Amino acid sequence: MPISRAWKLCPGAVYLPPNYELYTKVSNEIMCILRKHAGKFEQWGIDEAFLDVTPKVRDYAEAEGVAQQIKDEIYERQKLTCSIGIGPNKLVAKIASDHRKPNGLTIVREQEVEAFLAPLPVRKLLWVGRKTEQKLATMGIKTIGDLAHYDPAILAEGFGVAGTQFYLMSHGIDKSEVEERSQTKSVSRDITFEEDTSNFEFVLSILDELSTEIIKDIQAYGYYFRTITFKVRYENFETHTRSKTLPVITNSLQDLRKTARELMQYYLRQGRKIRLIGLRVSNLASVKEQKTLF
DNA sequence: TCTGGGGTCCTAGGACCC
DNA sequence: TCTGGGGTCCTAGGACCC
Repeated sequence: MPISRAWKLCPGAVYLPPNYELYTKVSNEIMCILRKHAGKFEQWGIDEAFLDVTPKVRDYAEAEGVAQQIKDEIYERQKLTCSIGIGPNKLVAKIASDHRKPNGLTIVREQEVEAFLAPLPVRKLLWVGRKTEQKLATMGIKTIGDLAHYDPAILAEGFGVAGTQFYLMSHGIDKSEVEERSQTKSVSRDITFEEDTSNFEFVLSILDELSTEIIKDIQAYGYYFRTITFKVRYENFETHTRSKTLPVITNSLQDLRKTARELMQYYLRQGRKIRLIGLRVSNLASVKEQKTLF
């Protein structure tokens, strides 16, 4: 629920600001616990992860034991509960983990997969978001079972490579590996103004702040960047981006500010009210790589 | 109900090179 | 002046994840 709506419904509630530093710290501590129990480990956002426990257990019963151990350890150390799903692949495990919340533990064995998936809405599948759900609905496909009985050729026609993927997923097939996320690909900051604004002096000062924050992160990680992307969202939610790739890598605040201002310049003429601006740097290189790139 | 902020990946078109 | 085919990089937009 957007905070604006909550405020209208319940003005007397206590509203606390988020504390991402704390969340990140706790997240890191929990990820360390998880990592110990995995063969291969893949963090998925701030509060989820995939663990390949194949090398550690002989069967599903032993996997359940590991899951229980993990839950106990997280509760002991952080006083937090979590939900775990166990399955033959990432797709099934993820859907299983969402199945019972909070504090759930769901096991889906190979032979149970299709029956488990069939009645669920397609939206539960990984990579099926709002848009895809709508498009599938126009084709009469609502549940994963519907999808499993559909002609894969027509799915491939309508959705390209993803269509084939959807069909395979509907049968519980997912060959993707649990893999360590290698390097960060981009660093960004977005800000939505409290009120839509066309005061460009103000927007410019915020842009400079975003630049400063990004550079702080970039330098802390020891990264360099080449590409800078500016994003604007107008009051009607129309969103545009403009990017520029520099000829050489950099980590300097001046470079970022200057380029960000140039990119924003393009949107200033139009005199429209702005709801959000964002800034992103990508095409990252770390300190070690940097020497070879020069 | 008008919708926050940090990310990743994919696609399509165009520039440029050989 | 018009024209091939293969490849890479850049840009803009969109869908998806948490």
